[in-house]
Amino acid sequence: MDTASAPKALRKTLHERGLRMTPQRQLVLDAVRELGHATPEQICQRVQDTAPTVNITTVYRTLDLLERLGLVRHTHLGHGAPSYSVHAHEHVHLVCHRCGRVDEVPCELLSPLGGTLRDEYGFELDASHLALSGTCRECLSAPKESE
Amino acid sequence: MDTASAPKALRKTLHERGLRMTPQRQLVLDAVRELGHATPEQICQRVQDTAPTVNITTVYRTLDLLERLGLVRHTHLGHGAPSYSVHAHEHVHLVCHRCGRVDEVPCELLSPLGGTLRDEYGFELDASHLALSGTCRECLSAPKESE
DNA sequence: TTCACTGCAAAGTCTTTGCACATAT
DNA sequence: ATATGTGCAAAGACTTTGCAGTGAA
Repeated sequence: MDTASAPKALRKTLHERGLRMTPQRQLVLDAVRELGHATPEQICQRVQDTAPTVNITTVYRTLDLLERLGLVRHTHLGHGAPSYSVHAHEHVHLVCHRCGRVDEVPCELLSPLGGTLRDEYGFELDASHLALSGTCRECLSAPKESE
Repeated sequence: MDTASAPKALRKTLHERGLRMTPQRQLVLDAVRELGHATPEQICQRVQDTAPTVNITTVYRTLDLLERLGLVRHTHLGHGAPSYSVHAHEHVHLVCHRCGRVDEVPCELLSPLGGTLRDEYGFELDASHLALSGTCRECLSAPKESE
């Protein structure tokens, strides 16, 4: 149903730019799709479930490539590694800085803000790159556990 | 005019918790205030203008401490190092992913969004921790320079 | 005097680079 | 056949940790 998920789609996109289709590239893209949003390390582990010899270097390089091709995107959710997700699935991340949980909400929530920023500051907001930090429902209702 | 900027304020805050006042701590806090938002490395260089022997390790430790004391905050603006700023100065960062420029806008812009997130998702948005990514006015009007 | 704090060096993450071999076309 | 892509190892950027000596109270 989704052309982008057909195996041949990636091959085509690559060939249009004189690039080569490899198992590693398909596996990395599949892993990103399956994991929703994940760090390079998590993606690498997922890929290694199928192909244990794939190196994390290749994962980094492939993620860069897929991002340049517009197939995936990354966001910096917090301290550590960035999180990659498929580009087609537009969403905004809600990151709880208490428990680390990540939720997703539709981008449309940002439309009013995007309009204001464009009109008043000339800034074109890219909602799909966005992480909003705060406290999630569970942590708000839970007693503050420590420091 | 601002009690927090009086030298004695930091000493008091520290003493209340059994911590000690040191020149390094005052210098780091001053540097964060002066620089607005800056990476640990930039803060370290600023401190070293005055006290060249201060080590970057101390800067990292002091920034952690000041953050725990609620005096500074950090945000992840992009790939590299985080950016620290004084907590009192609440603002939202607009990060241009084309040229890397960082602007600040008042947090109140996020009030409507914050209300929606709270009402519909139970998520308490922390606006002061926030970086919005997009394209700035200059880059929008400039011709796309390369790839 | 005492214990928090600092500087230095070393180790720890996360990511990139260089290079020879493998492989898609 | 050929040049892109990969794996491995080493280096790079950013940050943390261990420890002995320094200095605030």
